[in-house]
Amino acid sequence: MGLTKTEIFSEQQNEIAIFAKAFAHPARVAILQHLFKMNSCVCGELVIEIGLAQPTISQHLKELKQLGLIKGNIEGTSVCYCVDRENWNRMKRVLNEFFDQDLKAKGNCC
Amino acid sequence: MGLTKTEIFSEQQNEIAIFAKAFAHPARVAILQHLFKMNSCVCGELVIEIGLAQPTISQHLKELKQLGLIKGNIEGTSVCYCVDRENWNRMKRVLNEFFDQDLKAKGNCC
DNA sequence: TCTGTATATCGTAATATTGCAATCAATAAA
DNA sequence: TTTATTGATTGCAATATTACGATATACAGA
Repeated sequence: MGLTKTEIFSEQQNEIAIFAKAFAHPARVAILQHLFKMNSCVCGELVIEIGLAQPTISQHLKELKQLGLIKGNIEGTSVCYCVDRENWNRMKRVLNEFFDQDLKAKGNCC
Repeated sequence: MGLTKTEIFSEQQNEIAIFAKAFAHPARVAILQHLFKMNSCVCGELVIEIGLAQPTISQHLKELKQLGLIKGNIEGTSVCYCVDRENWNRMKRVLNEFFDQDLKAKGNCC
């Protein structure tokens, strides 16, 4: 197996899982933190900053890009990556709604 | 490979990634939602509700338990699971701090 | 055009995750 | 004590993820 049965879950549940997967690796956490700090960043900087090989960073950037959390603009030979604020906010909204379930729920039994 | 290089990341970055991994599967999202809605739950209910085999649910519960997000109390032959509110709040604090980076960051270049 | 620089893609190896059948362990009921 | 019932554990198969060397691509400058 090793194959998630997405069909049996709601669209909302799958969306939460997909967003969470974006942060489920410390390299992607580090990349996003650096993009926010620097406000934009070329891939080469990230390779030095993070300490993984260039193809590995490129792969993580690709995943974040496919999710829509970052976007890349070509600047000569290099590519300027930055966070897509609109999608970042959408992600925050979706995940915070999930996190704030506890506010609606009653007290616990155990 | 296939092995995450946790050594090269900060403790905070690894913690964010580990928390995020908890929600990075729709079955665990569904389990947590059901635990909040029902306020507590025996494993058997989750098996019926979610539609995965009992060993699979048991495994997901184990992961959530190891992370500290849920706790289980034995009640006769069944086990009553519920969310650990204290750790849930700690998780919220850690992830929200990460999410709210955008508030401190300046505008984007692209 | 040729060369160097920056990033993406390919191919591959290793480990992790997901899922379930079979089985085990513990308890409650008969 | 025997028999269900419930959940945990084991073992295994299949897919996913992580990482990187080698290579391709795209562009700028000489």
